[in-house]
Amino acid sequence: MILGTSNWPEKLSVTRQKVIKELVEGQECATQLKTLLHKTMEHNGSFSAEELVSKILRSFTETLSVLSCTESGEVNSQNLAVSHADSHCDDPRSDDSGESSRKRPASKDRRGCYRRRKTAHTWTTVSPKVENDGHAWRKYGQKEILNAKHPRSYFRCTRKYDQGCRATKHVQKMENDPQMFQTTYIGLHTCKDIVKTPQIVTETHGWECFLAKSESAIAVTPSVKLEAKEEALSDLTGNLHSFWPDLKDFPLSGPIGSDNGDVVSTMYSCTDTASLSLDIEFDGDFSDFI
DNA sequence: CCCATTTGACCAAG
DNA sequence: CTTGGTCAAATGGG
Repeated sequence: MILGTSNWPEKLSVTRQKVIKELVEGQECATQLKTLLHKTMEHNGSFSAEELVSKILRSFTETLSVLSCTESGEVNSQNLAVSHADSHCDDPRSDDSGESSRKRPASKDRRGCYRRRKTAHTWTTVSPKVENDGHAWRKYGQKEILNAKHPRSYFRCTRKYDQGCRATKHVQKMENDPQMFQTTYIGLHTCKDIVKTPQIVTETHGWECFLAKSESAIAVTPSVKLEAKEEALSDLTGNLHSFWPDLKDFPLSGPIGSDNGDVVSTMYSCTDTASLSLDIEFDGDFSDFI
């Protein structure tokens, strides 16, 4: 799995780090177990085992969240700096001195133009179809992955440029079960633009939103105070803190038997690395101030 | 004409 | 070096 567990805030005590590490490991194992159970379940139709694992997973998730919150929550920094780098490189070298490279125009030199995101908040779902989570996604790439039979597709939020939403996801068909797709979400939606799909809020849908929001509650980290060149996040952050405590009431082990045949259950593995501070890139930008 | 996808090159990180 | 992630020109569909 792609559950990055590095880069915890250094303020976490060693003990806490160890606890979290163990929890994350257990969470990963439970997630995999649930995936296994899900497959056998399709044949014999018993749900209790999977529900049990769902509860285990929820326990892991909530415990991790509590641990993370009690540490970083005390600081309560409101400024989630959004440092999306869609301010494209201002083309500092405007040397249009002919001699374009064969492949691309010379003016489109992308060196230093984009910055790979460090470990952001990610969570993974495994679902029978590419689910509609209410956000508009736009594909921006596809890549063959080593030791994977199927390519991986990369999506970003459609609101990346008009609202600076940095949420991305990638989707990959699972090789042992082509009906299933593993979707990894990276980052939060900061856009307010939810595609209005007046469908019934399925548990799957709701839980996903929940994870997205609750993780942003954890995401608040002690402010590495660099000047955010973009405006900070709006009211979103504040509201979510009040959203978080309700998690325990959420019915995760949802609707598994509710519908005919086509099970809509979705596995979630929330890997909250609580390392949003790493999202704030400042290397290179300081060159302007030295 | 506009917008989304495709696709190969480019880039960062290990 | 290899590999996964991103960019953007080309392409295609409305």
